[in-house]
Amino acid sequence: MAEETELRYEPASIEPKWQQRWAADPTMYAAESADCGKPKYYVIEMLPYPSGKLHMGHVRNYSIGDALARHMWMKGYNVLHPMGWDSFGLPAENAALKNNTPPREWTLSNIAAMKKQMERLGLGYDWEREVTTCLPEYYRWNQWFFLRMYEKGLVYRKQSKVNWCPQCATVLANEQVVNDCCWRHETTPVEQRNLEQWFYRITAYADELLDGIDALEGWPEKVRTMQRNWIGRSKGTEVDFFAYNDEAITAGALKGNGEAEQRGEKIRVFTTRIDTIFGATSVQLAPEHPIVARFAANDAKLKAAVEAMIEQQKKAKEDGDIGSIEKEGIFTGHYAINPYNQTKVPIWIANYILADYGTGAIMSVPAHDERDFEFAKKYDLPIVQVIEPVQNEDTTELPFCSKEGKIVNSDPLVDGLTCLEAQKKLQEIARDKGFGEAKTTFRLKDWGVSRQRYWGTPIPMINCPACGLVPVPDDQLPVLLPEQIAITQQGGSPLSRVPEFLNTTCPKCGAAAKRETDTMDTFVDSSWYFYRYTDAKNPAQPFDPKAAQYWFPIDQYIGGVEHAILHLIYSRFWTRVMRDLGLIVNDEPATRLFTQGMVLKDGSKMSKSKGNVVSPDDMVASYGADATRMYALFAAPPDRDLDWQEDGVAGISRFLGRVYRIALKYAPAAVAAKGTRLDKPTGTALKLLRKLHQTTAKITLDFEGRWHFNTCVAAIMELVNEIQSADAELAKGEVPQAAVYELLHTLTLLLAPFAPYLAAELWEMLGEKGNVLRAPWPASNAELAKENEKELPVQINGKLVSLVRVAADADAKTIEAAALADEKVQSRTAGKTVAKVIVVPGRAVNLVVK
RNA sequence: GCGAAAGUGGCGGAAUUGGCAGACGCACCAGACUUAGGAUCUGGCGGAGCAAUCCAUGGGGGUUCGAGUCCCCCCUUUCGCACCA
Repeated sequence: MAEETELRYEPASIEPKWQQRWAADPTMYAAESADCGKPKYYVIEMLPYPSGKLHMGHVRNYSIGDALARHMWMKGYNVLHPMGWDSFGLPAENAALKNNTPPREWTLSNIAAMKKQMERLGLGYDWEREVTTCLPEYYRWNQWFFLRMYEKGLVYRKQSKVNWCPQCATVLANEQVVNDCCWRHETTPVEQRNLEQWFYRITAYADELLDGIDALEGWPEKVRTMQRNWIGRSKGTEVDFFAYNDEAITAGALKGNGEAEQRGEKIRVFTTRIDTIFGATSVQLAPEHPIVARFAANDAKLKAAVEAMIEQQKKAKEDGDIGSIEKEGIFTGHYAINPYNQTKVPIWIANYILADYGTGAIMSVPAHDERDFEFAKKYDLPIVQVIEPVQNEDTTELPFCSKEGKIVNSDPLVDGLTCLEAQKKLQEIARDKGFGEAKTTFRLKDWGVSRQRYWGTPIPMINCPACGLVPVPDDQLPVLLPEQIAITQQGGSPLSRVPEFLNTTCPKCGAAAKRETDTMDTFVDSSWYFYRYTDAKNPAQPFDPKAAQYWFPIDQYIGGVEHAILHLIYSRFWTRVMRDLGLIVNDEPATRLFTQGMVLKDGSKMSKSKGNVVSPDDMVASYGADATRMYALFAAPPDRDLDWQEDGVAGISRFLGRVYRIALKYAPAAVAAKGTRLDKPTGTALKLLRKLHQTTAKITLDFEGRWHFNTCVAAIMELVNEIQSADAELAKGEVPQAAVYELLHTLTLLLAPFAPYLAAELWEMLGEKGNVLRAPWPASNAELAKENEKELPVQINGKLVSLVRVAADADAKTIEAAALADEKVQSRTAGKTVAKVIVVPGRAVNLVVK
């Protein structure tokens, strides 16, 4: 009885003991200096928002990163593995409203709580480099970057329509609008408002951000595709049509190109298929196109129809089914002149034309565009074919949208040319005559960063009645966020209601002036935090360029795929800005990116409303941190979704208990054999050591690329099962102690990345004083790992019939002979002809029998 | 609609190059030790059949000596994009 109690694996006593010892050693997970002589390895997990509690997604994310970091430490790398807090943002203000707690206090106490959870989980972070984005030591550099970008023309201000979430009472970036609803309030439609906003000119880097994706070979293809789509580069041409009303044309007012320019009202269209312009049979305008309002000014009927269409578009956007609504159009009664041939075409307003893409106007070529074709059919507009498909084209039916063809029926200048040749030619003409130009359009918009919120980085600008907008001088940074302010639900920027903050003097002329009261989007904070880790306490610069140059790029970045566009595009943008400021030399922030799958419960995302949230604290309390972490790695490959099953965690806990008891039983005697070597193991010792070296090889290989930690854990279980099944021999002392020692020693090392607490405990049992993290990762002896005999499957006509035991390196002849000699094979082939024998040495034998 | 990933026992998953389908774990069943068991140990565990055997990786075809794996068609699920001119 007493003995049994003693043998019980109790993480609740083992783990806190080690946690305390580790806390006493701040160098435990500290990165070393650049001249330490080791190769560097920079691995981070995406920093969390300090909501107050870790969720299982965090646990999974950090278990993956921590296992990798630990493995790299053991491999002898100088590892940088830091953690921080993305700690500005709306929830702090909401909490302030709800509980009357100041945002700063609420945030900092959440951070303290979550840090405790991380420490309890045994995650190995270099806390000396902790970055907390809501502290002035950090956000002053957001302001500093803002000013540098302002100087370079990468920050500008414009009156613009912005996405407004009535729930958040603030502006959202395009990236924060999901299905035309707020990304935090998925059922709240986003409204449009006109406000003066600050923008980062990310489009200045649009080409580079897009082209750079090709080089990101260590990033998931999925993320690369999403970024390509998001940037959405489209190369085409803009040309001006000229609007007339019908009377002007019939009255002969139109005499030629020159006159058209004088008289017409310009309608600029964007097209990727300027080669089809002679097939344009109408011009289509978005209902919100500015010229539409002028057409409708004296036409009440048109005005009503347009307003209805705008309403319809808006609703479709909100419902997320813009893209599938029935095409509808309104004829304006006006006509436009094709600038190339002076052809008169009707101007329509159409519900499938978007005001905020391109110029909000298109030329409609029904013969060569699906949508235009559909529209023309419905409204009986002419369809003029101007491209003749090449011979081998599969379908020649209209609409013919491929570029594989020759221009016909157009103009002597382009007839007979290929589409691409014609495009080039027509662009030249437009440029020479001044009615158009080649143009590249992006879906990516400039990054609106103004937020009418309190808990964010104050924008370092001052509005002086005399001097206008004046940047805050560097020596007045940081512009501190006032701490004691009343958070209310009134609209507008909370800072505008804080006179001490609002009122200041102009840095230029000294007159009374007012501060900018908007704060920055929190995505600013996370765009460069990982650079700060390299020199987290620098009071004079965002970071020392030398430190960043040593550590960057990040070798492995790990996080959720939900950040594939927002955070990861902004980070790539910011990296380029910093490069152009001369702070860093890398173009991209991270060489490799890994996106882990979600943690589910009963097949669906954990959420309070579903009541299926599993708390990491409960798991750790019941089964320990090691079991919780190891289960997170064991239950599924890291890139796939994982369904959390508590019974599974219990299983891991039982497994760890088995390991613990084996060590308790056999370590004391084995320690005596420490340092001795077993030269030629035989029997059970050979069998166990062979399995040990196979396991080592498998796990080492997986860390190098595949990352199937679920099978790594399974392999360790197989090894332990094999040790367990040799229990009788071990108990009788039939296995040499040197072999037992090697088994336990290496097993401990293999466990170290996955179960750090138990590994530390076993390490101590084995008489080791130092930290297991500093012990070298075990090498697999290939000679020992190799099987000398193998059981090969014998098939007859592809069906498994028997197994034959042969030497592992047996040649084809030997294997064939063994297979033919096999009893089962003989009885199956009796009286039949063996037509063919296929031998794959080391793999299989197949007899073709007739 | 377009694109990507996935579909394997009761469940999570394994099979890295075309070569023993179901490793490992959970659940379940039986046994041992027990006053007791949410402890531990031993054994069993895809389906059908007493058995020899047969059937089985979403469905249907194909390539191959041999297919979960390669090719074609279809179905389902998840994700991304979606009138972007």
